[in-house]
Amino acid sequence: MNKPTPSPKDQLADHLRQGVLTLALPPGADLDEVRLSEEFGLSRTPLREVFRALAGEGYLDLRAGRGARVSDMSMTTLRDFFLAAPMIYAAVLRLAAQNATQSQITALKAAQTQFEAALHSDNTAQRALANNRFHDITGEMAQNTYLLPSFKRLLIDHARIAMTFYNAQTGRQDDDTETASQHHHAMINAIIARDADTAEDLAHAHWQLSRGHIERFVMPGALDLPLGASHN
Amino acid sequence: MNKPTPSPKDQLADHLRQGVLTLALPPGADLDEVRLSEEFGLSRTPLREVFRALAGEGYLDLRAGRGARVSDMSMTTLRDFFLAAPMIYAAVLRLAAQNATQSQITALKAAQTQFEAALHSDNTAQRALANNRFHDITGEMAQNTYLLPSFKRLLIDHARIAMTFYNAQTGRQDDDTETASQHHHAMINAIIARDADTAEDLAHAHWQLSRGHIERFVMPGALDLPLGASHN
DNA sequence: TAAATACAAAATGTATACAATATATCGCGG
DNA sequence: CCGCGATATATTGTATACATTTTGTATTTA
Repeated sequence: MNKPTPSPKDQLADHLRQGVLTLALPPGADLDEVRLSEEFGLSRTPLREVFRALAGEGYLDLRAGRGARVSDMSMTTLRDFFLAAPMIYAAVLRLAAQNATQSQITALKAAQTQFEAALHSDNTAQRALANNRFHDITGEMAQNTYLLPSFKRLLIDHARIAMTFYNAQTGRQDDDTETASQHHHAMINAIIARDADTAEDLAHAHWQLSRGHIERFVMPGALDLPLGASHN
Repeated sequence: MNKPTPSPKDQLADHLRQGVLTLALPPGADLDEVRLSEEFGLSRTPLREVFRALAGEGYLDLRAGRGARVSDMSMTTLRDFFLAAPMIYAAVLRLAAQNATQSQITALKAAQTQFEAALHSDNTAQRALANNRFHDITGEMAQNTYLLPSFKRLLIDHARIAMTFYNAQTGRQDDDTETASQHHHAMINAIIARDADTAEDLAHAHWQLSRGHIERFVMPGALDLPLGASHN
C-alpha cells in the first residue's frame, strides 16, 4: 500500500474541488481565507497557493484585492459548453482508444463500477463525482497535454450542470442515466478494442444525451393556464 | 490614458512569460526564487504565487519540494501539438469570425502591423512575440471559456517551436513568413466579413504551413557523404 | 430624505523569520 | 579508487506580523 498520507494542502484542494463539482460550493460563492485556514489547520500562505492552483485548473476565480470565488456559471456558459464539448470530447475519446494503457483500462473499469453503485444509491453528488472520475480517466488515457486543459474545464462544468439538472428533473431521469451507463460500457469496450471510430461516435452520442436532457429542462412544456387567473 | 502602472507581480509574470516564449528561459530551466525576488524587489511570498499562476497557464512546472521549472518540451510534444493544434485553432478562428467585437478587430489589425514590422527587423524573438500576440487576440475573439485554456497552451509551444526552427532554418524562411503574413491578412478580412468557413480554412492552411516548415527541419535531405570518411 | 464623505472594521497583499526538506560535500570503509 | 553514509549547506515550505486596500457604517450636509 503506497498511500503517503495526503498533505493538508492536498486535502484542502480535494475538499474544494469536490465542493465545486457537487455545488456544495455554489458558483460565485466567496471563500473566506481565515475561516478555511483555521478549519484545515493551515496558515494563509499555503492556503492562498492552493487558491492559485485551483484557479489555474478553472475551479476558482481570483480577483485582485477581492479574494477568491467559485468560478461563475454565466448565461452564456451552456452555449459555450455545448459548442466546445462534443469536439473536445470526441477527440479525447478517439485518442484514449489509441493510447490507453492496461492499468488505465483497469482504472476505468473500476470507475464504472463505482458509477453504477452511485446510480443505485440516491446520492446525486456521488453520482456526479463518479461520472467525473470516469471521464477524467479517459482524459488521462488520451495523453495529449494540449487537449487536457480544456477537457478538464469541461468536466468541471459538466459535473455542475449535471448536479443542477439531475436534482431538479423528474421522470425520464432513470432512463437517461441508464443509457449513459451503457455508453460508458461501450466506451470501455471500444477502448479495449482500440476502435477509435466507435469511441468517437460514442462520445457524440453521449453528449447528445446530455443535450437532450438539458433542453427538456430549460425548455419544458409551458404551463397551460389562463393568464392572470392565479391570485385566486 | 488609463495605464495603471503594472504591479511588480505583473511585471515579473510578463517577464517570465516572455522569457519562456522566446526561449530566453529554455525548457527545463530552473528558476531561483531568491535571485528573482531580489531582482524584482519582491519577497518570496508573492513571487511564489506568480509561479503558481504561471504553472496554471502552462508556462511552468512546479514539482513539490523541488522548485519551479520552465515547462518541458518532450519528444512527444511535436506529435501532440500537431494532433491538437489544427482542430483547436480551426474552432477558435471559426468562433472568432462569428463573435469578434469591433475593438478586438482594431487590436488585431494593430498586432498584424507589429508583426510585419518584426518581419522586417531581424529579431526572431520580436517576431515570435508579435505572432503570439496576433493569435492570442483571435483567442479572445472566440469568447469561449472552454476552448481558451488549450488554445493558450498551444500558443506557448507554438512560439517556442517557432523560435527553435526559425533560428536554425536557412533558405525558404522568408517565403514562409511572407505566406504566414498573408494568411494573417486574409484572417482579418474573413473575421471582418464574419465568414466563419473561410476563417476555418485559413486556420488549416496556416498550420499546414507550420507543419511543412518543421518537417523540412526535422527531416532534412540527408547529407550525401560516404560513411566513415569524416575524420579527415 | 438622499447623497456624499469620513471613519472604522475587515479582509487581502507582502515581508520576514523560522521549520522542514532536498542537495552537496566530505570522510570513511571496502 | 569507488561507493556509501553522515554532516553541512542551500533551497523550499510554513507561520506570523505588518501594510495596504477594500468595504461597511455612521455622520454630516444639501
